[in-house]
Amino acid sequence: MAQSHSHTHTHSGRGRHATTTHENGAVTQERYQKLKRKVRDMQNEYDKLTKELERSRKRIKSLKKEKELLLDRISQYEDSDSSDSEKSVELSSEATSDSDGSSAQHSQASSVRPIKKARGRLSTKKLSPPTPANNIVNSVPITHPSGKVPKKRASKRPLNAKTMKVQHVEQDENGNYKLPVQIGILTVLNLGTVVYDRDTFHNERYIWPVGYAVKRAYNSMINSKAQTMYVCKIEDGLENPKFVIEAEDQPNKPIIANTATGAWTTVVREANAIRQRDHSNSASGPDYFGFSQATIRKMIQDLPNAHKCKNYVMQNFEVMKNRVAGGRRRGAGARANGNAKNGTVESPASVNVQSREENGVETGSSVGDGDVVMSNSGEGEGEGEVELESE
DNA sequence: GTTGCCGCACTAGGAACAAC
DNA sequence: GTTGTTCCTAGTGCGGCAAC
Repeated sequence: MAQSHSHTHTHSGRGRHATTTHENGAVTQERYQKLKRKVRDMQNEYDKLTKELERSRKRIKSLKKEKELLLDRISQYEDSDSSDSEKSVELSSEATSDSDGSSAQHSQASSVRPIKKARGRLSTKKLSPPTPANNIVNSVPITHPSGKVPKKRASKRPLNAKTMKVQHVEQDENGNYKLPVQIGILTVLNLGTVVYDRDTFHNERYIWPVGYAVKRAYNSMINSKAQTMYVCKIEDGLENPKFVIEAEDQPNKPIIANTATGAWTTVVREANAIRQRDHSNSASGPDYFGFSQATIRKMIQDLPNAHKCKNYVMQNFEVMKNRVAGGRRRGAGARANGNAKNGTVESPASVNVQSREENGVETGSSVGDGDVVMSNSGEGEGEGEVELESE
């Protein structure tokens, strides 16, 4: 049946075939022209939209600047309300003289503190917006020796100005936190003991309790393709705290430094060196040690004698509802490999799991043994090294 | 129920600042 | 100039919500 049909078709259709081909050719040609036109139109539209986007971006930028300037002015006037008349004159004169809308206002007031050597931000990077909180020192515009206007970095935020949200951590009947506990990418193994009678064991921002210990994953210093677990500890160095980092794959080579940053910079430098990466080796010690984590700060602040640390500024914390926070699901190493931005690095699955657990869905039990975090992918004990899926 | 958008929380990396 | 600290930005995923 099919055979006869096809036969008939070929046979009878021969004469027509040429015309059909011809017509088909014309149709194809026509369609091709149509598509070509369409592509051209789309290209034009794309160009138009791109330009529009660019314009909008510029507009947003200028509006942002304008907003910052206005906020700045507002805070200056607010300040002037509470200051003496002399300052008011200073401020108003500044306000009137500041006509270029640049960042010239981000400078230090001689009346508040002596003007230090200008260290203007000269990069092309966006200047940090002045916030009402940091505007206390902004009043007299100064010009950078190079002729450029120095971009003044926002002064430190008041430590207790903001209530920080923290995740709920289970406590026992005595009010002690149940450890180990997963906080972010860190596992808190021990909170240690507050040393309140020595000033070097705390500052206004952080308390460094002796015995404090956390565990986290980071790039190995000896295996360029692996991550390993690092235990960060604080030990009593008598005069000052000693920050100790022990890599699980180098248990006999602890890194000891007088600061958290110093210790972590060593790790980052070595981890980068073995990967032959020459980008910055800077590391934020407090971040890596977990001191910038609000939950950990709260836990330390809740330790006995923490309130006796005279330089430490007590901070306000608020326990979050059981919201499963988002956040980066990638381990430190993924980012540190520099590929996170282009998405070529798969996060270690374990880190994802850890984060899910950490995020309030189930904190207490799942992290009960402290190893659970990095031991996903079915390797209960051997979580020391986490192979990256791609490098 | 699915999809898409938006806001939030969080992180690593790096820039800027401060102290020496 | 170096080292350490703090802050900012970009990137990411999830929950909430509305629209379909």
